Amino acid sequence: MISNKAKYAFRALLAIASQPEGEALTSAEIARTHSIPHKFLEQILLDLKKAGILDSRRGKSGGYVMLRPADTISFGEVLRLFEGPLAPLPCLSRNAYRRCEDCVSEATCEIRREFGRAYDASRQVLDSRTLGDALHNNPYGVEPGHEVRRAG
Amino acid sequence: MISNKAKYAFRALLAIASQPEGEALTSAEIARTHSIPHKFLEQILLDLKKAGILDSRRGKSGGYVMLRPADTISFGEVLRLFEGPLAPLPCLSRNAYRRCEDCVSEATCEIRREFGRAYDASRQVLDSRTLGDALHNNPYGVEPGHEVRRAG
DNA sequence: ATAATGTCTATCTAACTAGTAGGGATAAGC
DNA sequence: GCTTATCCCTACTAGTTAGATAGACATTAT
Repeated sequence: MISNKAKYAFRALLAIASQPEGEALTSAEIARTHSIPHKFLEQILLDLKKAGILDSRRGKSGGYVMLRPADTISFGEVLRLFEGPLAPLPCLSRNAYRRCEDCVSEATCEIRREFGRAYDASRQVLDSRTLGDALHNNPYGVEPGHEVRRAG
Repeated sequence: MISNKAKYAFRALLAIASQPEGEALTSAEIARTHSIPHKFLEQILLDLKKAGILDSRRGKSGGYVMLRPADTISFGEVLRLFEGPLAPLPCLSRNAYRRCEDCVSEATCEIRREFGRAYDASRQVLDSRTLGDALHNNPYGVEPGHEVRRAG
C-alpha cells in the first residue's frame, strides 16, 4: 500500500494540473475539496515545490501552479519522492543500490531474479505513465515508445 | 522494499525445497548458512507451517520439509503472508478491499486506474511465478497459460 | 535421562506514519 | 501602512510496525 502522503500528493497534483493555464490553486481549496488535513497537505505541497514539480505564489491570491507540464511527470517520479526507492530489494534499485549482506551471488540469486521481473513490470507502467496520461485517460500501450494513438 | 521477514522466508523456502525428497532441514542450519537470526527465523518458519506451506518434525533429527510442492507455491502467496495485501491502494485489493474515504467514483479515479495497471503488471509475475520456477530457472513467458517450454 | 529440536508468548527499541501546532514571511487590497 | 490571506518552516506527538531478543515449554531420538 502506498502512504496517505503519496496519495494526497497525487490528488493535489491532478487537481492543480487540471486548472486552466496560469490559474493558481490554494492549499486550503485542495484540502477542502479532497478532505485532506490542511496542514499536512501544506507539507506535501512544499515537498513538491522543493522537488521542482510545483511553483507557488505567496500572499493574498496566492496558490500553487505546475512548474513542469503534467505530461513530463511520471507516477514513478512522484511516488519515489514520497516513498523512497520503489525496488522490492535494495540490490534492484538503481538510485539506492545496496547489496544484501548475506548475498552470495547476485547473478544467481533466485529471489533477485524473480523480484526483478516483477519490478520491471511495475516500473514499465509507473515510469512511463504521466499525470497528463492519467488526466486525458490516454490508452496504455504495452510497448513504450510506440504511439498507440496520436492526436492530429 | 520487502521486509527482511519476507526475504528470510524466501531464502528458507528455497533452501528447504532444494533438499532431497523427505530430508528435513533444521532452523539452526538455515539460520547459519544464510546469516539469519535464529530465533527470528523460527517465528517465520512457524508462520509458514501454520499457513500449510511447510511441515515439521520435532525432537532430535527434526526439522522442516515442504508440505506442498514448490511449483504450487507462488511468490505472491508467500509475500502476502508476510506483507499483507500487495495492492498499492485498498480499493485495488481483492482480499482486503476498502474504499478510499474521500472517493468520489472508483470508475473514474485516475489514481486507481494507473496504479491498477502497475499492480496488474506486478501481479502477473508474482502470482504466476512459483518457488519451483525460481529453483529451475524456468523461462518467464509473458503470456500466462502459454507453455514456453515443456519437458517430455 | 539427556540433548536437540520445534512451539509459543512476551518484551524491547528504533523508525516510520499520519498527523497537529505554532508561528514567520510575503503579498494584495483597502 | 494595516490587515488578512496565503505560503514557508520547524518542532512535536501518538500510534504502529520492523526487526529482532528472550525464555520457557513440548516432543522425540538416542
